[in-house]
Amino acid sequence: MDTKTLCLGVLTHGDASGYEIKKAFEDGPFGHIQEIGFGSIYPALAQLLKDNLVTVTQYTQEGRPDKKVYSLTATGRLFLLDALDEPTEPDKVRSDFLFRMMFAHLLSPSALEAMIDERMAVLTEAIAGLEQRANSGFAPASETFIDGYALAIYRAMADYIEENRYQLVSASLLPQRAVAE
Amino acid sequence: MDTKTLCLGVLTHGDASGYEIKKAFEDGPFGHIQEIGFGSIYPALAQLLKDNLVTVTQYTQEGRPDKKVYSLTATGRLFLLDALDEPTEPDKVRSDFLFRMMFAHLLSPSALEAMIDERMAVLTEAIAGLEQRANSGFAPASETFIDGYALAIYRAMADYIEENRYQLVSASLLPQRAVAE
DNA sequence: AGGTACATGTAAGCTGTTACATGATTTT
DNA sequence: AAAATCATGTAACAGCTTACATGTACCT
Repeated sequence: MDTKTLCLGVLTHGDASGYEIKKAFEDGPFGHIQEIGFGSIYPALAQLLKDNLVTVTQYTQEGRPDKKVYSLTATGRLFLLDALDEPTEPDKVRSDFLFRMMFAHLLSPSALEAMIDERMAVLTEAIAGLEQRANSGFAPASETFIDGYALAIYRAMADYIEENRYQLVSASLLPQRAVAE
Repeated sequence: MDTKTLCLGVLTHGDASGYEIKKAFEDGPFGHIQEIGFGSIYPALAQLLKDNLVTVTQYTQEGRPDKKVYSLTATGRLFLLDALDEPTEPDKVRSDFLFRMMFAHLLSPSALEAMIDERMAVLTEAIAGLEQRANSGFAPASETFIDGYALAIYRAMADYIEENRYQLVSASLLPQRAVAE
């Protein structure tokens, strides 16, 4: 999924500015799909406009820069539908955390513990946020589904780490073996 | 983690060629960390060699191109240790599948079912592979930990999808609402 | 007084992906 | 006979990230 398609997707949920699209990829259920920055969004939106897949309305604001609100066109909606019809690419993950865990035996126990604690804190916070959102108000089925999916994964991660961290920590207690090999 | 550090990491597990490093990111526990291709590995290895972080030994083979086997240098090992000491970046995910689920209401029920079935098949296969590996032979603690982590996540995904897919399918049965809005 | 939120955009640089180039051996 | 495995590398291209550029308003 390139940035253009991602923007089109957010716009099916209602008109939005570039700034608001960015927020959608931080807070809401789009946040679990992938990250994007302004440096990708603004050029993508300009391209979509040129291709007539979106239209724009500019709002003048007091004490703030103008706001450009984009709307899907009929062509844009069809373009998205076509993109959705293409074969689904496998999920891609990039885990700096797992990479570090791969080298538990090269790390000091305290450094390792700190990394794991930090990860647990992040997970616990994410879980709390999702639980709160689940219990507050109604959302479309797709959003509920995706939040629930993310919650299930975060819980599985946290539970697994909590139950198995001792394995890594005991491996880290014997760093001389790794060096000797 | 850039490709250079990733390669250095694999080399702590033993000397390897570019081809073998690629395999490590396909099959073994490195496969859960991230993907890399030859187009990234070979230039990275050349750079590491220039920086004296690895050394190379060339083996002539019959009926095959020469094999270049790389080894970590002491400097290379220190470089990796320093990289491991830097702040851990948050995991990055890119899920084409979740993006599609976000638009369940724009999809036909049959297309949606097909996507979910395909995803379940991938997950089931991955789970079977990991279960088999878990029951065969001994591996270092870090590898067992990471395979177990991946297994826990895949199971959580599969269970969640199986239990909640009806939510999405019923949303997809009413596509006229989405169009009307 | 400083940080965060609002708001858009450009340009350079870095990274990574894809395609190309080559070729023997083994498995299906 | 075709496909996969082994094996390395380059070049072009596409994409994304980071830094730069600008400025108000609100909250602490």
